[in-house]
Amino acid sequence: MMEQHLEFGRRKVMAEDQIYQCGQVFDTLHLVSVGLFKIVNLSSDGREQSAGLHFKGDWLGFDGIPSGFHACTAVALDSGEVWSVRYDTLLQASAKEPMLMRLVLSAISAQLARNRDAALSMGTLSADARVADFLLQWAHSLAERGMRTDQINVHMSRADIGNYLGLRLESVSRALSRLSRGGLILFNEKGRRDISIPSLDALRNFIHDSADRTANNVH
Amino acid sequence: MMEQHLEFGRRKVMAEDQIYQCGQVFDTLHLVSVGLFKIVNLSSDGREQSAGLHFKGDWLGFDGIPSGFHACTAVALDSGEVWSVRYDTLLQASAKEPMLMRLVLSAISAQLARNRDAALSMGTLSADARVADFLLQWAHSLAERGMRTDQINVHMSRADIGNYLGLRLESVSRALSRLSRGGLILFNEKGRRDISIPSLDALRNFIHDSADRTANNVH
DNA sequence: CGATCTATTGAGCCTATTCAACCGTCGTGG
DNA sequence: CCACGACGGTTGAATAGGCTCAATAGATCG
Repeated sequence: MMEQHLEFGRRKVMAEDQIYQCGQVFDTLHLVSVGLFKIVNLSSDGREQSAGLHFKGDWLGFDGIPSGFHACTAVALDSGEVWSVRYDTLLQASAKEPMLMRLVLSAISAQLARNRDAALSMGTLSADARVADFLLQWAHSLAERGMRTDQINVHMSRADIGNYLGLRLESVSRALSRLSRGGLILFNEKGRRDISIPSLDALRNFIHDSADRTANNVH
Repeated sequence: MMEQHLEFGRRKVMAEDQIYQCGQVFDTLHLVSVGLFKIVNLSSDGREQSAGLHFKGDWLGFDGIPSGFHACTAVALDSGEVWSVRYDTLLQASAKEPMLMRLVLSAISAQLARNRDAALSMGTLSADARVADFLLQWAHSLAERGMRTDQINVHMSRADIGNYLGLRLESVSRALSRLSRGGLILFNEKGRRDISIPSLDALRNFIHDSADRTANNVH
């Protein structure tokens, strides 16, 4: 769809590779072709948190647009590939092809929406529900891309997940254990990073229930 | 700067007025001219959280771009005014005027950055530091717009602030009291929503210190 | 096989929440 | 006019949920 209008530079990456680093000058955007990437945000005083997870079809690099310098670091969580375009080139192409501009705006706005929902999760849910929601979103991302959702592999360590959710790694571990004990998820043989979700609806209900258990705003 | 290329519809609003509502079809964007607005995000299971605060110069409505329906509700926290443009019109104008497109992309990306930073705050800071950071960001927003930062008026209730920060209203109240006792902020006569910040640097240091007090990732 | 890294689990602590009482302001109606 | 209720804010006491520290186990790799 976009390939017809744009030249992409292709770049293969290995796990742990950085696509761009915080502080670098920004001039190019990257479209994830294969693999999984995390965006880590770090504040002036040294705190850091992964601010987003990106799959095939997602763009990387928007954080550099406002200032011209990247505000985050993009890290591959797995081997993969990205297609890169210069921002200027993309803008010129979008001026000629309205649909392209719509696509880009839609992509950024979708990231905004995901961040909002992640913040909602962090602000309103218990640790267990947050982890459950994380898995649900993951499954949703896979489903959108036509991949299987009954057997998902989280390529991240407990520490990474915790960092993303605003929890400590031990809390993530405990939450997963509790979810497992409750039958909402299943650990697969050989590797506790492979998780099955017997019923997405059950998981959704769990989040819902634990949400309005705490949300006693009624009085 | 944009007025020369676009026709804006002007709309005056009162406190509590909604600019658009969650679920409505999206077709127009709004530029804040005067006033303060909050964006409230609500999930399918009824949780809700304010997902952003918007001042003069900020855009409202991006949440409707991906799906064509608004995912949030925009509420005025004060009387104010917004300038509205149809999204289609804006896109057509941007195709002719490259600088306009850059401005819009920059505006969206800036919102992404603010959300990321808010999430970082929620994920890594204690209640006191979160409230301090909130005030600091507020002051920063005022400064960007050339307004005074030594005397800020938070138009929001403790409940609203708490909702934005992922805290209960009592926790916000306590945090403000503690900051006040520590001399980092001052409540002004007549109204505990008027707050002075004697030193922005002191506030920044407080956040920094309380951050690496908890961030004992070292071992 | 040891070294290292990741995950799990327990015990105790600490912090934000919950529940509740109380105060001050504002607006309304007897 | 003042009494009353509604509302927003503050503060206290007790609770609970997540964090810290620590020990243990499994996995991976040289």
